[in-house]
Amino acid sequence: MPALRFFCKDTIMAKVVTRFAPSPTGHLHIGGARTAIFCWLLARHFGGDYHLRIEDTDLERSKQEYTDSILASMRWLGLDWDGDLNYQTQRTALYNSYVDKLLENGHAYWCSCTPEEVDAMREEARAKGLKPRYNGQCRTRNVGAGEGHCVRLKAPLTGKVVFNDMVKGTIAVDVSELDDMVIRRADGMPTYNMAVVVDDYEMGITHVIRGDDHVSNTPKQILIYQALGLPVPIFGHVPMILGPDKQKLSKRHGARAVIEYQDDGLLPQALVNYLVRLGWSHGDQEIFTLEELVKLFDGNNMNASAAAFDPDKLQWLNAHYMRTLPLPELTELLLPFVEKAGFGTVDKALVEKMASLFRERASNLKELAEAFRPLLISAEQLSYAEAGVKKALTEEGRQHLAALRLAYAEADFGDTATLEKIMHDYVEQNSLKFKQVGPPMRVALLGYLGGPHLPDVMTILGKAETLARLERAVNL
RNA sequence: GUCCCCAUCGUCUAGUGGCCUAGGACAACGCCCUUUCACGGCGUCGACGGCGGUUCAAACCCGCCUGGGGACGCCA
Repeated sequence: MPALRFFCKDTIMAKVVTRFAPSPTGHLHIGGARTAIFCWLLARHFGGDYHLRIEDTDLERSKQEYTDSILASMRWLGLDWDGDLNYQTQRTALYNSYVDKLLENGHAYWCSCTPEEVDAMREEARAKGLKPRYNGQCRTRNVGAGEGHCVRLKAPLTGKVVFNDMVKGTIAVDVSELDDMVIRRADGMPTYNMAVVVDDYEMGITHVIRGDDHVSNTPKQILIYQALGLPVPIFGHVPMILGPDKQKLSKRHGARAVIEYQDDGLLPQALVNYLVRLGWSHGDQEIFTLEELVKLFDGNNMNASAAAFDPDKLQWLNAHYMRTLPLPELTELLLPFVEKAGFGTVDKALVEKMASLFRERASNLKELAEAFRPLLISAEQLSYAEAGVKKALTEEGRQHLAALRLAYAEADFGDTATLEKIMHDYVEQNSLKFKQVGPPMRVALLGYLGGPHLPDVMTILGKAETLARLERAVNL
């Protein structure tokens, strides 16, 4: 495992500029989200800039709605970006001006070979057990521009391309592994690697943090930088995120887009915390606020190996944030979920009260809203858990409920202590154990065994509803 | 096929030659707390892929093997 320290504060001279460059062909996925978070953190840690570039050159699959969705996820995660958005489709002329420079300085040449001919060359090489590559036959032919002609980079014939990756350490590739790649297609459009190099240079990017799958593009891009005489940025290739089964993340693994987690009631700080911790560490610390992350994340301690996504740990983190978030803040986030659960518009103060009672019993907003159900429906609508009925609503249990109903009919529901005292007095006066009356009360009031402190439940329910539920349970 | 990358408990990880009879967290299990559930506390289970080498000493360095992943486009 490489352990290169690039980012001692005093070694950074120029301003750090990072970028995240998604293709708007889908929603923001957790892998991309993690990359974006790393880029953002590095920039923020060093007081630099974080840019967004939309790589929309795949006209077929790119859609505005995806760009919008990605931006929405970015905002939800709290990743603000600097400057304007850059759209690659709007910069074709710029890319080609750099291709022209390469043509002029002799680092590129026109090629008239057809794709079929190139395929044949590759096939031939492959048959000999060699790396499939273009044989460079137009290198010296000077074919010039023309119909069907593309432009290729005149790559060096010998030597190695070496770079120090922030996460993987030194990576060296022999140029014989690379071929004279096309940098401008016959239709005049630049190719991906060309566009990326030009963009990263033009945007002043100092640190390119991206997915693992780009390591093999890096030497190619470095060749372009060198041919152009441009400074090469620092690269950091973060490994991919695997499914819980260690297989590539796919549909069958469930949620993969951050928007899905949002809809499921996750808190953004939980997702960010989880994702950062997946592939980066700071000793044994598990919980980090955004501020802490900004302070701590200096580009070191990123893990070079792929990590499996663990939904359980995410839920645990989320549950942690659910119970530590200031109550009013949690309530605000909860409101839409309460509405989505079909309870209509519920008074905010009531939601807050219920949230305080149930927050440590739920691990996400959706679950929490759902936990309110027994309190928001009427006695007749309440459904009972079979196990609870069997265990608690026995003949004896019902007798206690009937007796307590009488006592509560006289009670003042404005005072929680009174409501509690009634139960205890009843237990004492009849020489009972609390567990003889507690469980029946729970099932009668909530429909299941478990839940918050009974007097609190009764307070929320109110007198009429409490009595109705006791009545119904007695006669069930 | 060729090249590149990766390899510590089930999972995320700590670990940069002696502090390691390998630490933390999630999960699982058990106990405690408790008016139930949950929270919390305590504990149990559980890993350095294999083989060689370097060294007084290796999870850490080197080599080979094995296993996994990625890349080899006029896709991005």
